[in-house]
Amino acid sequence: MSDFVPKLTEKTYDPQKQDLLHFQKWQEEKLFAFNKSSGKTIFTIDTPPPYANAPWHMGGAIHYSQIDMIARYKRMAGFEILFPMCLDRNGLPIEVQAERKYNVSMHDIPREDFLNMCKKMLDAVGDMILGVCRILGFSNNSLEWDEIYKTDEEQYRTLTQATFIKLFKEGQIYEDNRPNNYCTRCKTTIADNEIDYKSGSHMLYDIRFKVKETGEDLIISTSRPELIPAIGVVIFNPKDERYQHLKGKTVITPLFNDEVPILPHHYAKMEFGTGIMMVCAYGDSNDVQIFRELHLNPNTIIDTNGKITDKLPEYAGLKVKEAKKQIAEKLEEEGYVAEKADAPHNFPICSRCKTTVEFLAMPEYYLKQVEYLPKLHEYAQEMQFFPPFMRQVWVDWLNTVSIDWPISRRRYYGTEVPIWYCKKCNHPNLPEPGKYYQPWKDNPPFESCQKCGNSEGFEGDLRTFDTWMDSSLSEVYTIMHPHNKKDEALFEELINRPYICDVRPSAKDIVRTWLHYTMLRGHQLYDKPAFKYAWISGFVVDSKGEKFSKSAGSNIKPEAMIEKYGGDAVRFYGATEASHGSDIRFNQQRLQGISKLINKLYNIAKFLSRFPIIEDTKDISLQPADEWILSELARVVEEAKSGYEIFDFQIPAKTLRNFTWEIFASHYMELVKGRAYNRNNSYEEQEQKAAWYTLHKVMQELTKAFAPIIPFVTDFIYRGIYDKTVHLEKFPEGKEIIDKQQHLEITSTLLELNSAIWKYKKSKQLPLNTPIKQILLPKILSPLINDLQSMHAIEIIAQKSTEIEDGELIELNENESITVKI
RNA sequence: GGGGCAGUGAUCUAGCACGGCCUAUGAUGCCGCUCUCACACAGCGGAUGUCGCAGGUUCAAAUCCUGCCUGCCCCA
Repeated sequence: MSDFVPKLTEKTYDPQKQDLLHFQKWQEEKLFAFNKSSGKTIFTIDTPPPYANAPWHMGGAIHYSQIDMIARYKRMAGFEILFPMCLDRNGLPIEVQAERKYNVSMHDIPREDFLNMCKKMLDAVGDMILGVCRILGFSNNSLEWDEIYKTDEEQYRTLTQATFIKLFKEGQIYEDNRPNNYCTRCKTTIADNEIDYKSGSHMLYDIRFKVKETGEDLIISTSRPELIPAIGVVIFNPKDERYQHLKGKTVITPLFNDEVPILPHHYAKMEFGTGIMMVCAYGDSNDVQIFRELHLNPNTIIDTNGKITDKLPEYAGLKVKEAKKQIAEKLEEEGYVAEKADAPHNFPICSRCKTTVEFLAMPEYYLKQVEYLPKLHEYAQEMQFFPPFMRQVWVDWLNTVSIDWPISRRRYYGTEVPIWYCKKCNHPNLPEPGKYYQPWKDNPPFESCQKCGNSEGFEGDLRTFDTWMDSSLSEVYTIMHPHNKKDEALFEELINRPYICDVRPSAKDIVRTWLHYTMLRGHQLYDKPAFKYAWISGFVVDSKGEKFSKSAGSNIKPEAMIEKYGGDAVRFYGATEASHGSDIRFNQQRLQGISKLINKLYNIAKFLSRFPIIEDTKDISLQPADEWILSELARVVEEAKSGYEIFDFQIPAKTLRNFTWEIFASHYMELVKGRAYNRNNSYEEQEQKAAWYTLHKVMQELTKAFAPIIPFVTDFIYRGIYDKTVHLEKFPEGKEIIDKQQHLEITSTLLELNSAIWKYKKSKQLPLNTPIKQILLPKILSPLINDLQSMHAIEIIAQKSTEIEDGELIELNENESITVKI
């Protein structure tokens, strides 16, 4: 037993070679498959379906690897984990992407053809995303293409439609003809959160109006002269002394000679132009608001193609831009323009295609949300947020919600609105829930109208839903496992818990959409909060702190980083780099530095893998050094656990790294090498075995504690030494490592002593194995005397400093020093 | 314009909710030396910050208060 041949033989840990082998093993063994009969408590993770319009940048890779840490920790904490992988494949950005890729406009080609183009693109992108999931070692129940769920698959869309039909019948959904943000290029209504702002400039015209009652001229500044025929009211600020006499009077518009009321309204800014403003249907979102507030009838003159309607025969069919030009010219010719000038302006633009947004009234379906706000506020207080300050993000949003949610979109790649309208009475006929309906191409599933009984035929609704109508059901779909054939009994069991899913992981920017809408729908459908926990992360941004964007070219491919540094390194980097909730500035140099930890851990394992594994603790005699390191381990494991419990992975990452490198490797391992090898037989066998036992004990528990963060190298070590996977082990408990924590008080002195001796020898330019003739040690370290002696090659330990002739005094810290003689 | 979060050596980060033990934690990078029987993807040592700015409270402030500046996110 003197050879001590290590079980681990690779010189270094090579992620390129090992990671994929491991991943294949996990897949073959179906290590992470969901097993509803395990008897364990089920923990459900509502995986955010990655949006499959573009491959991941570093942000996606890091974000999802942290979600995987939640799953891995909870699995080791004793839960049965329902953790699907999925892809979000609905909505506008996908269409925009497909239009770009295939250089088509979706309105110009057959709908079916366009959908196929989208699917083709989605499959390619989805494959790339799944590829990254695999090389990052995600522990989803499956990462097989046919077993992950996609939000555009039949069962998913069936669910979306079924909930719509249910809510429609309950009166939660209504149709209304309200002005909405409308993108004339995408040809759809868009929600407020889909608008961006672009700064630019526009021409500001000072236009002469006439007051009907007094005949006086009134100058109004506007950038939209073409909207003069759509003016609903002219306003001035209530505090504006100049115009008090005009209150309730009427203004006559130039060219069109319409009569429009003049009213005071706080929105008019006194310092803008002349202080008089025209409010049109619709120039901007404020116009919308004022029309709504004053209950004015909008005279909309722009249609959904961004062209002037028949209401202005002279200009009908012209694009807005052209009409503006002609009207402005005519105003000038007839002397109505007092002045014109360029002025800076922020244009609302479609966040997807960057076209300027118009405000048009269109009939759309709305889902009630305003009346549920008080309940949602309650949920906001009950739900646990990690980190806690993220609660406020949602509460703030709840406080700004003032209208119901427009849910229908005039788009193609989405879940269809399942309605057929009777050709005779136009009544919306809804089918039975439970099937997937495509009214734009399917025959209606009924013969005659549900209302008038006529059978003259039906018009299918051509619209689709807002993507969030689908996404806000992911928590329900998650528990409809398996996704290709829902397990009714399992679903019943899970839906009857106090919340639909345990945890919703999400990035901070979609709290107001995804989290909000999901909570709303969870309440409407099942009368309960969708989640017990909301876990919200920051972003991964570039080195300048700006968002990664595909167009800016700042994006670094995760595949390249993983190939270079390994999946574990990327995961550990994500865990350790930022405190929970704040952004990570991606820095390759730091990733590189962190990757060294992986190899360090492997090397430690390789070293101790040469010693036999001691199963029976009866015939070993734990030495003070052993009890000390086990106590440190117990402390560190508990600290790591406290971080895992609040899903803050920076805490375990840092704690475990520090312990591994700075305490276990540098001090304990050096301390027991002599005893573990026992080359001179200066130790009892029981003492030697205690060292072996302790080395392996630390390695085992440390590997387990690290496993959720760095699954590849830990499993390589654990299988290599202990012949089984680490990932199905129970997360360590401090109490089980050592029942009473002992000798913790020696840690700082021990570290200082070792450091002082190394430094001293170094300063004398002596090798570290140079014998120390005599030394006087701090009293507190006396239990470690034997191990210290072999560690530092000490010949004689003195009892008093006076015993040492010509000794040198070395300071350990402010209060203590030692005497040494070489 | 409103709200949220933040601003600590070159980089990242701990500490800050209960002010003093902080003449500030740890890491990465950098510089120098060293192959000491797991590891040069290592070891040892070293340099670098007064905690965004300006005030205030206090015997005492990175930590409390006020104002300002900067960045990010969300909203208008």
